Amino acid sequence: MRKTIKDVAREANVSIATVSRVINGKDKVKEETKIKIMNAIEKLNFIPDYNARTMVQKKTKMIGFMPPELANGYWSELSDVIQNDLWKKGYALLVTSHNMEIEKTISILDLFIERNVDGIILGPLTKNKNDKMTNAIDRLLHQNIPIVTLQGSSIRGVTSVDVDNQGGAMSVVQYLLESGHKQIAFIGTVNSSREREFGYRNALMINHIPINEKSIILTDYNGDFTTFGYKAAYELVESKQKFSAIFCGNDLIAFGVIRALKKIGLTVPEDVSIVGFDDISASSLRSPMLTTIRQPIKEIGSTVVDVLLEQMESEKKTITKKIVLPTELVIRET
Amino acid sequence: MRKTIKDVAREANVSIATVSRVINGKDKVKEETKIKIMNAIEKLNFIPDYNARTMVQKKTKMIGFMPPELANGYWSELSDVIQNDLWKKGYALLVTSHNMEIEKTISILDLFIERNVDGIILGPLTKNKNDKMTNAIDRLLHQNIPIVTLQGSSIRGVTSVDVDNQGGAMSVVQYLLESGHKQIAFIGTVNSSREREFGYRNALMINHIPINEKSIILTDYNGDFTTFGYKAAYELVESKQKFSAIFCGNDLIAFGVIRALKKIGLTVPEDVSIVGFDDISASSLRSPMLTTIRQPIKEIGSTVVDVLLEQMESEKKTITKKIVLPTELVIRET
DNA sequence: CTGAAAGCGCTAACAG
DNA sequence: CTGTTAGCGCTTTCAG
Repeated sequence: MRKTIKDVAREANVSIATVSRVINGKDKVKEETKIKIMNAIEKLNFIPDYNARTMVQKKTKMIGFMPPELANGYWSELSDVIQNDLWKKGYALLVTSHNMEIEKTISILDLFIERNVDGIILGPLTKNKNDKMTNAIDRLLHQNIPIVTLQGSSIRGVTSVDVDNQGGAMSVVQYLLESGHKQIAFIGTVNSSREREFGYRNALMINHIPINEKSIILTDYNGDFTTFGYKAAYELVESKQKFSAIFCGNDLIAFGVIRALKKIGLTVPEDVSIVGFDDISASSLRSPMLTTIRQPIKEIGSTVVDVLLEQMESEKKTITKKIVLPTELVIRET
Repeated sequence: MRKTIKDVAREANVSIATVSRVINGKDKVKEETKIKIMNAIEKLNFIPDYNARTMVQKKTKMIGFMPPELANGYWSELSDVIQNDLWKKGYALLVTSHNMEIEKTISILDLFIERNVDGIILGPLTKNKNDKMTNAIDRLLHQNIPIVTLQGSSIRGVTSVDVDNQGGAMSVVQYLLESGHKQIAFIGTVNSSREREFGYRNALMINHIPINEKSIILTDYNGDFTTFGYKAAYELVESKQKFSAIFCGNDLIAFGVIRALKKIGLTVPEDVSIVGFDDISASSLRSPMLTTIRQPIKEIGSTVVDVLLEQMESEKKTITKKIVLPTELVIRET
């Protein structure tokens, strides 16, 4: 069915080696035979088999990418950036999200090895690593494929790229304090936004403001953040805690909080100020436009790609780096 | 570096054929030798090279997916569904978005051939196909790889899956009419939402309502829909057209329209009703929650996958189908 | 049940 | 400049 280099060689009356030469444009080939071959290629609609080439060259020009999910502003935007940057460098992307399923995560990791990817970009892993997972990671490390992790899915000895969650959180609190807020609540998650919680605590501490543990609501759930935010806001209000501002661990939580507040009869930002984290596109698309911490997604993506390629080039001594990108407070309506 | 079947064979004192047998679990192997081999595999952290297998088996178990972009609710959600469904069936996904660039589109199409994917899922292509593009498509068709297209990126002879854009649009207009609206404007795009415009026109026609061409604003632009919506709403108001409802070609446009209206001093839905199309997640995340037409993304994804696999199985006679999925009017606040 | 050997499509020396 | 040939890692007859 598929045409091979052999078919082309026969058609053009040359050897397969010569065909290979013109395909790759490396060695010199007489102009005349070159044209003959090009014509044959055209005629047969021939396109070389990359996998076959791979067998001898040991480079698949494929990168494996495992985000936790795709159907979410942050990860899809990041995927787009990564995919584009990688494409420009001549790499194709094998994308599979693990959806927080441990079995799937393991299979994906093995998939990347099976498929011989040249490099791997890993999103955060599920927290509860069991033995099988540890083994899978070991297996991966053994192959010694360059890896870069995102968002603190820290695997020992692997380079990571992340934003300054703690610093960003501190700047939020600092800003709220300077805006005159005395009681600032925090609604976040134990998993991804833990460092944001730390930043919240640190900022209060630095400003000598006592931390009211009752105005901190956390979840270890990882699914529907908006619903969590909604419930948490209710909880906060019903527990009679005083607060004039709520710092939310991410934008989706903030949306839920805003909706709950509205239902309760509190207006944003008149009665309560809300600040999120991430600046996903929905935050500025609708009103009130959310005040939030912007993650420099483009930069994160490019950095990941750069670091990975760099690591792939240097081949051996991969120094384990931890790269932290700055965030930016985007003050909008809430 | 990488361990091969040979290493395992040596370690276990058997031939590579036998190793291959236990890897694939097809032929019978004596329990004893099987265990020997399994141990060797474990010890060496061996994982078979899928590409090598591919060479002989002619099946890569890889599917190529080319959405126009990833950083957008609709496509990222769809990607997630497709990726998951395919994963369950044992396929990996090669994802590359073309970002409406014609050169990139061509390269991606060729990439899919080079990489020997078993099947292809295509999102809408750019409208302005030049000769090179036509050639690329021809080349693709020649390889006779099963293909399914999404959202009317119709290539002659290729099965497509789409939602009932026209029907959905008609139901919107019908609903607005029944709600008492007399003047309904339309703001949409020439590309993807053309059929929605047709639906809009048809519905008015059926109800014997004259169409005011001045209250139809279209763009052939494909980038920032929200900004387009914003500008279009201004244009509409400034042109002094009368309208009490605006049907927008997609949700992003609707967001822009709502923002503009707010700026102008018109309230939604009191002064003007707004209806979108797509029901991307941002539509229900923020208030006012948009009234819109829901695209059954999960179903679209599953259908595409099913149809593609079915086509891959039946191998030869691929009957060209056009599958149209129903939409659903979701009445919310606007 | 197991081994030897051919070959998948292509690249990369090595000779001419 | 061009042809011959030896693999790449694996599966699959074909013999034992």
